[in-house]
Amino acid sequence: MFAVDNLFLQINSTTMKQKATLKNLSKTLNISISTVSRALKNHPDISDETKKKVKELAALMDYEPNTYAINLRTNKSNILGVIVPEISNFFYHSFIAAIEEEARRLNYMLLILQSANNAETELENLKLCRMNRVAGVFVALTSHTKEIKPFLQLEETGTPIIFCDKVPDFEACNKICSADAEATIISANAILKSNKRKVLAVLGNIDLSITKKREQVFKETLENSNEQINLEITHANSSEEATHKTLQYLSNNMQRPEVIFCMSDEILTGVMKAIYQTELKVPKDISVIAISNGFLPTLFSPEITHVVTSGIDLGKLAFKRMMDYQSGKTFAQELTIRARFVEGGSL
Amino acid sequence: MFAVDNLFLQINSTTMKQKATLKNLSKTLNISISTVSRALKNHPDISDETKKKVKELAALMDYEPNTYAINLRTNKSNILGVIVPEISNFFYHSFIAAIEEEARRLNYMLLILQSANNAETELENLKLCRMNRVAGVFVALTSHTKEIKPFLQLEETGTPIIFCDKVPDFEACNKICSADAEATIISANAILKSNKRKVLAVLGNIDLSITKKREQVFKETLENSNEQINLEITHANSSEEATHKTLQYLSNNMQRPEVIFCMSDEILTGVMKAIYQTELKVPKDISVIAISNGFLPTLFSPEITHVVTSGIDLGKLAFKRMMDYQSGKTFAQELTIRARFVEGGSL
DNA sequence: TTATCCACAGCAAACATTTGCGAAAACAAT
DNA sequence: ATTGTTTTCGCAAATGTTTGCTGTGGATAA
Repeated sequence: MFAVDNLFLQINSTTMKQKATLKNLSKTLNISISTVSRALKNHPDISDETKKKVKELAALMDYEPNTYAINLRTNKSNILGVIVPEISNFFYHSFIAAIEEEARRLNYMLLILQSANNAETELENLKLCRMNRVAGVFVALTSHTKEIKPFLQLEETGTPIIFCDKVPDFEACNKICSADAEATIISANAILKSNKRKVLAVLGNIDLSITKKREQVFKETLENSNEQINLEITHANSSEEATHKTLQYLSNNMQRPEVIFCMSDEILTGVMKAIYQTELKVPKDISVIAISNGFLPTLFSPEITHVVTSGIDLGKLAFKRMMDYQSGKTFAQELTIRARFVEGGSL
Repeated sequence: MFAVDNLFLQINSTTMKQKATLKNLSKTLNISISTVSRALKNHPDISDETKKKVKELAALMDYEPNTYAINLRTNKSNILGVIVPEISNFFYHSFIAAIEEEARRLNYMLLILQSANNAETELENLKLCRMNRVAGVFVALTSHTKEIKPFLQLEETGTPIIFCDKVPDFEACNKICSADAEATIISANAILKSNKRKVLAVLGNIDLSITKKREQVFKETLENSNEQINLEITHANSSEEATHKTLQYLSNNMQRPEVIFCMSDEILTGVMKAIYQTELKVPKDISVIAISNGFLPTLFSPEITHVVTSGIDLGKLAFKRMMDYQSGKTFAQELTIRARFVEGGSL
């Protein structure tokens, strides 16, 4: 055992330059590697005296465990994969932010990958996750993904897969979705309650299952009411297209809708541009309601009445499910986050 | 050497269950591990015949190299750290998306960490990067970061650090910034050219260096003109505060500004809400110009005239700098991305 | 024949860590 | 003195890869 100054001297002369590894620590202390390892993690086998010595030197030498060695040895990691169609998106960036926050609290890290809405890239991303032996992966599928076997295959080898937002249709797997149907029903009911009878629904890409689902539920809810509703439906693949399509409906004064339902934030931006261009006033001349992530509708004035399906809530729930999975609850489960009605002034 | 069917038989019986590692490949082929390793990477020492055999089996067994082992052995990784104050932010989410795109092309992966605008968390994030032996880190500092030594220390050990957007003031380090001064000058000049003389500048947190810089340059540019400008300046720490402050200026008809300069997207949203609430018309009653990431101003009608400092461009440039660094150009360098004027209808 | 060279492949160390097992010392109980 | 127990620590194998060095045949040249 060294006196402190001796220890310091020794370190300065021989050790300071070396990388701080267990081996080097053990060498300077004349102690075995395993003892150092155990001391550092407070293993009961090790005496307090030894622990103190080891920890002091470790601090002095800025020892930081080598993640790669640990992961190699233990064959797991604290890295979670996140595969999304794109980061820079109303919904996903808050989804990712939420997961990151939770992850940090529990000492996980995130490998974030965008698929550029491309099934092939998505598969590559999955491969990267596999190669990095991630502890689990969150995935929001692209709209073109047909084949989810590779995902399920990875799950079979013990890596939890949590499908989020855009999830496969039939398979028995873990899914976290926003309450699509609920959000749509709330929107439709709000319209019914407002007594507007000429309704325009602007929906997204017609090939997406989410579009189909919302369209169907929206239609049904209106039809099942006792009201005589005049419903027009149109589809747009982009914000610009939404503007264009909406303009067509607004330009004809005879059939101008009284209220517009926007399926998503992207659609909403397009629709609002169209409304601005026609100089119609919301809600005097025309009403608007949207399903949204919550932020965008607050930018307008009056704020747009909307139904929130929050990316943040989804991220949090997904992470919770992941942790449950990690602690053994591996059975397939489908969870949804509730939709919330937010009164703006636009209806 | 096996005939194909023999090979397949053997694999089915003994190998299929095993993990696909070099060792297992070598065992089933009765070949040394090193030969397998070299064959897989087309080392000239290995005969074509052997290579073929190895590659076929590797494909059959879904061999995927173990990243941890590789990283441990080579003591480096293809993971880049990205530390930002927050992901869910007008600027940073596109910044991150841009880096991710570039990274993917060059086979890097991203470890994304938010500091929650908290210097301590930022330090933890840096530590995580260190522990994971990242190949480099992009960092946008929090507004509270005083101490950048830890960053520079990491750089000394060979890990490139690229400061982005929010960068340290004086140190000799690699910085990628948007052309703040230029963007501000362009804005100021646009105002001068518009012949509006009563100007309100709504700026962000007064403690941020970016705020100080923009304020100073904005003032100077207006003062250095020959015009008689009536400039009011106010500061807001949030979108809500911007609304509040702006309303104060708008409510008094006597001193109501003719044009409002918004320093950022966040400020812009606040200002626009104030304008909506007062029912003033843009640009008839009041003009608006902003410095922005480019997306938000297009949501209004008329679109807001703005000067773009693009997160995407910044991300791309930062990544390029990182690659240059990796290939030897380690000297400190400060790069800026140009600002671009975008005509809306709001001025 | 002998020396030289080449193509091909294996040996073994190294990377940093974890962990089951065993062992030595100290101490207590019989 | 013998046996048993506890405390404390070290040995060595194992994780999957890379890579410098070595070795073996065979071909070519002297």
